[in-house]
Amino acid sequence: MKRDKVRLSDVARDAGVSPATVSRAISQPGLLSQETLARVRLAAERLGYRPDAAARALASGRSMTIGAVMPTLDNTIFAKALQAMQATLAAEGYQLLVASHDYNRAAEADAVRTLIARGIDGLVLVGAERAPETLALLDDTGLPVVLTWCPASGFPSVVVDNAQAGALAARHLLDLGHRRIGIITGSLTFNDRQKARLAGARQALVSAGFSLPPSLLCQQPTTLAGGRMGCAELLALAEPPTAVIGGIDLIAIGCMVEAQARGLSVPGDLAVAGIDDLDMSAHVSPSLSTVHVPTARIGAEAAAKLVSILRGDAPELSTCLPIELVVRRSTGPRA
Amino acid sequence: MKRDKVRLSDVARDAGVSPATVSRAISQPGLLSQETLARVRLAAERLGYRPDAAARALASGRSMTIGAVMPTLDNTIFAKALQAMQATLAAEGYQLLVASHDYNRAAEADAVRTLIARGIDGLVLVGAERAPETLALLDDTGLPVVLTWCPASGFPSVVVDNAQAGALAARHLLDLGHRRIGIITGSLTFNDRQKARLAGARQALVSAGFSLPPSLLCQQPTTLAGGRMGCAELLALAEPPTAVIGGIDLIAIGCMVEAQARGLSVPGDLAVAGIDDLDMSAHVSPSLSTVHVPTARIGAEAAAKLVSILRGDAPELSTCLPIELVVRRSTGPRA
DNA sequence: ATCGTCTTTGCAAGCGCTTTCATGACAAGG
DNA sequence: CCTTGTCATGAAAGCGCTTGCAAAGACGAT
Repeated sequence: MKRDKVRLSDVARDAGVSPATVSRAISQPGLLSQETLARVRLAAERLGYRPDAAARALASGRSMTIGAVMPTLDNTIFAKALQAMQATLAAEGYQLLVASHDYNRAAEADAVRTLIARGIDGLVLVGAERAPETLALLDDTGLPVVLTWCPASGFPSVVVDNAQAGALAARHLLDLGHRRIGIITGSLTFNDRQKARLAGARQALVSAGFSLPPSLLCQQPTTLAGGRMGCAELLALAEPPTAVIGGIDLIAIGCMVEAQARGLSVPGDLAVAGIDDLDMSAHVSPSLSTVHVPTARIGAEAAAKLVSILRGDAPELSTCLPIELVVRRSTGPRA
Repeated sequence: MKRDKVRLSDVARDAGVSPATVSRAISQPGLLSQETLARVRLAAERLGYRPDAAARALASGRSMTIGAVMPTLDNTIFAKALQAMQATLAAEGYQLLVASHDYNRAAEADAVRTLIARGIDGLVLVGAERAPETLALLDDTGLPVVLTWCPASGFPSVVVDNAQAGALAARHLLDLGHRRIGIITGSLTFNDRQKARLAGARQALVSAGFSLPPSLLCQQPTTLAGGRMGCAELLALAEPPTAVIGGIDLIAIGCMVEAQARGLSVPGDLAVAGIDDLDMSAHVSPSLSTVHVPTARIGAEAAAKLVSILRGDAPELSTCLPIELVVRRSTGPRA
């Protein structure tokens, strides 16, 4: 029952106006008289007219499509950010084209190239680290870009202070009297968020007159399993930590699971803190103390900033969203 | 440093050939002589030529873009399926345009409309349930569609037998001697996967000569918190179940968390089984018995099927992927 | 030498829409 | 009554690429 394609000119003929007028009815209805507008709309409706995006893009030079390249979709924080972006963009008539690179610089470069070839009007990227090739490509095309999570000079960005997040978690544990604090960081490969969090936590320890001995730091995949392995590693030490910071909540939760599976009590025998504040973090047992990161808001504001740039406004270059320590039950004073 | 746009004709001039030849060099290199091809490629390379997707789409009638409308991105099973689709499509030169509807029929209809307007060549949808409006639109445009997770007559699909999944979980618990089996299903709203799983589980109980009293069935959000609430509800019964099936793993895990938080042992006091087999399910404590669903494969095969339809092949209409009970530590014999 | 068959390349007509510029109508200002 | 300006609309030139068709060689076979 596939009707023949209805074109702009068909609508024009049916409404008794020129194609130009129909085009205006769609994109700049304000320019037309009420009467004409109504007539055109009626005709379009009746014929079931659906504009051809490719033709519009070609003729206008704008595709009304925004690209987003995330490290992975399989992480609720990026999924949430994406949903928020989507919603914000949709309200402005933009579509979101999503790609992911699985923490691989070259894959990111590839994704960016592909998206650009697809004809996007703007791009959202995560983090500041970038292959030089990607930078060159962006520079070359002059494509509007907004960075998220971590700022980089020269790019508009919507970020949080990841170092501060690490510091908040560390100080919280220090305040509770912990002195041997272990850190399970997510893989640092092409992940400046984890790097910054680690650096912030370490700095907080140093500032307080302590340190982070290499044995108390371990690097694991950013998964629950990673958290368990990291925990096992730390607990196997001659002098295990009394508290652990997970580079992301999922790791922290894995750490709790492992500790509990070994018969330790959390926070009694081991205090555990995370960073991110996933939905599930409030619902694990014990509930996870963590640093809240406004994930969805990052997405929404990044999208908004991009749209505003595309509109020709000059929004402030970098927006830094507030983060906040959320104390729950997984942390307590040193035994 | 934004160079002027390089067009096909610029490359043609530089290489001393006609635009048609350059076009062929890109899309049908086999038609050209080695020598010409090399010359064109060199010129394209030197000038930094990047084809304009909109123009290609307009001229060729194909956008090389596939749409996918998922219930949500914030669920690892859909994220995985999407990643797999992406990978498969990328290998064939297609891009993936993603949208989500948050379990809302109207939002799905909207997403489909938007994607179609954007000019996709094919569409992947989840589940069989659909607003009539969406069906009409698909019929009207004649767009190739592949369904996932649940089949519907008239559409190619890549699915699993969700009823069987529910039945496998139920039979497993029956085999262990459980008789009072509770079910925490995810919301059934616009979610035929959950409906089928529930129906399958119920059917298995009935076939075995038992039943599912209304009090032992509860419906909760498909989150960890939902699992906890459902568990609390079931445990508050005068005669609580000795085993529980979670409609998805996340619910089952939440159920375990709640049971353990109340001092019950799993599986000693309460056996818990899920359906999906998330990565994390093997790593919670105790590890979750569940029904493995090949999520990524669903995505990959759906993409492959769509591509094959677009190529003009006629692949078999419906592919049903095997599922399998995975027995771990969260289930055991009735106390 | 002639003809047919490939292979390789060019010509030119669009694909469906946007947008600049021009036009005509009409109201207000001098 | 003529000028000037404003508003609504139309004419037409593309946007950058693909592709059906045709032409031009190259090469064997006759």
